[in-house]
Amino acid sequence: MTLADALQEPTTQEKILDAAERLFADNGFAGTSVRAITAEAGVNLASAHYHFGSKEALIRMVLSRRVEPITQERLHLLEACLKEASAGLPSLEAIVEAFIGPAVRLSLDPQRAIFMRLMGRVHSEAGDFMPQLLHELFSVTAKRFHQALQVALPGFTEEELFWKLNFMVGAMAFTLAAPQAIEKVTRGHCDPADAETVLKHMKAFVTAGLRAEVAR
Amino acid sequence: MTLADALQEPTTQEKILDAAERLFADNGFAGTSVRAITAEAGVNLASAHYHFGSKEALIRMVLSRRVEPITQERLHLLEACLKEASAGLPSLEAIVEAFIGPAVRLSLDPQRAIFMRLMGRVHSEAGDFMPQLLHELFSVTAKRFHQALQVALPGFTEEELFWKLNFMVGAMAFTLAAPQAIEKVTRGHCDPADAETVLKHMKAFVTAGLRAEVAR
DNA sequence: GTCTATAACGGGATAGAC
DNA sequence: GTCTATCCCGTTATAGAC
Repeated sequence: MTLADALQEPTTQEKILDAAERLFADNGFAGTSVRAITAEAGVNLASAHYHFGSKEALIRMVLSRRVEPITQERLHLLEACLKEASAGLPSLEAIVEAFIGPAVRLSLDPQRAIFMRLMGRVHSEAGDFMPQLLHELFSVTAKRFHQALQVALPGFTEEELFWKLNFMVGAMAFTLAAPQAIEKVTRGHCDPADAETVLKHMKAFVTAGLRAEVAR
Repeated sequence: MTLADALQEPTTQEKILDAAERLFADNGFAGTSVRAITAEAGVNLASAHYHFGSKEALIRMVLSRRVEPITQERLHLLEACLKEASAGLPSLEAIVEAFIGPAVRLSLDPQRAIFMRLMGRVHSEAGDFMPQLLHELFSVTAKRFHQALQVALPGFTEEELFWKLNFMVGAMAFTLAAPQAIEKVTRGHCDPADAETVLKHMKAFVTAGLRAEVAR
């Protein structure tokens, strides 16, 4: 991208994607109409169909645009901490950081904070009308981190590690999905916009849960 | 309810509530139309509006019908384990069991298993068009369990315990919301319909997370 | 209480002029 | 690429016969 590009008005596609991201995060996928998106973006209704073809294709674009960089960052961090510990066991803290950090830290950029909410929603809602989309977006990530946990936590069965991974994702997704609810319920005791504090508490909880012995 | 009642055809209201529960669990609230509900229930479209007045009122009924018994059971179990430990500290395991058990165990009854999925969805989706409904349904439960954690886990601040409670709810809600995704991702390694096994893993993870020290 | 019929509206998608 | 206009369908909700 040239400097001139960076200073230009966003393209129609970008305006639509940004507006869709905001509205999907606020109202869900089924709860957001293409008309509302184009109105929010200040563009014509027909342009959304011209550029994306259908609402479903638009949803896929909105998600993959942001998920793919997160996936790359997660896998890169994971590989780094596995390589660093080539001799002994990799640090569980580093694995957790590699998974949770890239997603939660997006909230530092207020523009990207919108997508943080959407990330949580994806995990809980996208299964509705696109069961396979979730799989496409996250199956590689899930597989790699499951393998990493097998290395870092020897002595647990595959099943045990699947459950642990699942609970980690749940704790993260729920927190990302409804920051306003957290602020309300805790009456201001917790600030979900403070990414480093969120990470501190989440990592403490999750690493302990991952290490927990399971009755057999 | 008399024996005769139990053997009778369900009433129109019950048929609508049961169908709505199934479809809401599968497709979400915004993704489910009243027409689809009445078709599934085998009743007339207008009867839903006659009996419930509006879609929103129907949603409230579907949720409160099942959440209230769960809330009662949770609070009853919580009170029991606080009373039992009136001398020393209450058992953290018992508090976790009181929170998670009533929700997860519903899956033993296959009819109620539908609602288990809906429970997960409530936590992640109901905030959309009814921000206050979540509060009405769960604020008392959240408050009581937060208080119980303050007793059982002295040494943690209010904020720390709010985060821990939040992660516990997230791990549970995510697991309840998408059992079919769990089965798919783990390629059969995990069976989300086996409530006791789910509980075993979830309790191990959550109790360890609750006890985890947090950096300050 | 239950039905048919329909109002009133918003949804996704598209044709066709520019 | 962008607009207007429109098709066609599904939506919530209600009116009114039975």
